[in-house]
Amino acid sequence: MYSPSDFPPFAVTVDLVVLTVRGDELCVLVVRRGESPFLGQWALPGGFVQVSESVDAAAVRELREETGVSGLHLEQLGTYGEPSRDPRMRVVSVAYLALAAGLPVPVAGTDAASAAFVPVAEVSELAFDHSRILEDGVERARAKLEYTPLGAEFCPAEFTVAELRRVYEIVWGVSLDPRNFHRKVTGVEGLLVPTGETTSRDGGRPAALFRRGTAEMLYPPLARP
Amino acid sequence: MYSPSDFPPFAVTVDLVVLTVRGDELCVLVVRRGESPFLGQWALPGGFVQVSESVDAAAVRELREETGVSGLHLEQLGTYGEPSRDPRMRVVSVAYLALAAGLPVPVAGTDAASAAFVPVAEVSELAFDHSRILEDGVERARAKLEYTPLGAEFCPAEFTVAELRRVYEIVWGVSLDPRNFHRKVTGVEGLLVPTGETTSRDGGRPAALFRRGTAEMLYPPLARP
DNA sequence: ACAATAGTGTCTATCAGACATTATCCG
DNA sequence: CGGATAATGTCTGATAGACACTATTGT
Repeated sequence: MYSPSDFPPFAVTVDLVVLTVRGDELCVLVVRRGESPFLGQWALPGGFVQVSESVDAAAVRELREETGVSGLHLEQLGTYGEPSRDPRMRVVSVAYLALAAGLPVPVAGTDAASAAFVPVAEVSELAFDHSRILEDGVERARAKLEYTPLGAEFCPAEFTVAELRRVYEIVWGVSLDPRNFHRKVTGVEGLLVPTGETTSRDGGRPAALFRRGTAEMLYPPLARP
Repeated sequence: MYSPSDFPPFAVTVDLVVLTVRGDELCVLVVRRGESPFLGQWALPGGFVQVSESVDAAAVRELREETGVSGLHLEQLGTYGEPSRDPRMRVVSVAYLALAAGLPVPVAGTDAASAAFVPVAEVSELAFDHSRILEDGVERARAKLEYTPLGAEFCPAEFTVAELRRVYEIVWGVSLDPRNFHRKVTGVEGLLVPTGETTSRDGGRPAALFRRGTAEMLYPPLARP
């Protein structure tokens, strides 16, 4: 144990599933690969973990490098370690899920020829096993909306109940009753903090603005129909 | 990218949180370390991933080597990658959760001086960051009992409703109403398959025996009180 | 005034928890 | 028979979904 010859050499990378709601669609950040393998193909952003940093820290760093944003919600999604997932060498990748609102148009980084937010529904084949990772990320996001306040991560700092409802409808792909949604979401302790302000940016009667509360979990959860 | 000098050398290991219900307690499989570091201290079973096998396959292999059992439920728990987690070198560990019923008394493997099932409540400090991994594993198991049929994994192939209820009570650390539990659990589609047999091993009126059904998810979930 | 959206209220079927009763074994 | 546990039934307060109504803006 622990002598260099005793363990096989691995590379460890992080891959990011950065989701956002743009227009009426759930979108994911993808980059066009500037190097082999899969040159020119779309892939999830990511990169190698450095020796001195933790895997979690590598995810934070890569997210900042790819989006220029920090402070987003970031959680581990899973680890993908099939020997054949990278044709060149043995790479184990730890995938992370990030939820974002109103990100600036992504800038191409050093490793990627270009970057873009693409609707999840229109994403075709990604490089490596990234299609699988994306599937897992989307399913995780859908599940987490039920029992965590993560839906608010897709909203600007101040948002209306209707905007939050749109997020749920888009991510879940269903339509929700505005009245029942309003009742449930305002009934959960610690989810929404009223700012006292209103906005009429959506037309009609002005809607109250809220900020995210401090709740980490939703009791009761918002059931997916 | 992809030349050996470009990426730092990592070792990748798997660690196993093997839970079982013995007597009236939730127990975890731990091994006493036969090598440095943490020589002589309790740790979770695990080992290095081989070059030719997937990370998931390594977990299955280690589980078989440590318990002599295969076919158990096994799921990825998370990946632990702090640079300081192993004092000797950079090790990234992928943790797995396994749930078992009626395992034979564990046999010491090649890497471990001894192995034992220890009540989770009595586990003190484990080697590396294994205490943290164990915490995460127990919490995952508790959460999964709510919406998956995993409770049955702690039971023998044929079991009574009362035995399943004991599992929930022990893992959750609460007491449940036998009547309501019976009503709920028999009402979930695909959870229990009656064998037609009965047993009186618990005394009193004989109880119907059930086998696990094919359901992957519980609708509705069994709420933790 | 009218269109559009926000917010509140009501009704009802269903469900979860509390608890009583009957059933079937063993000694 | 009495003790013990299984299985089913009843009651009640809470909840989720369906839907009606009122409120407040812009044009």
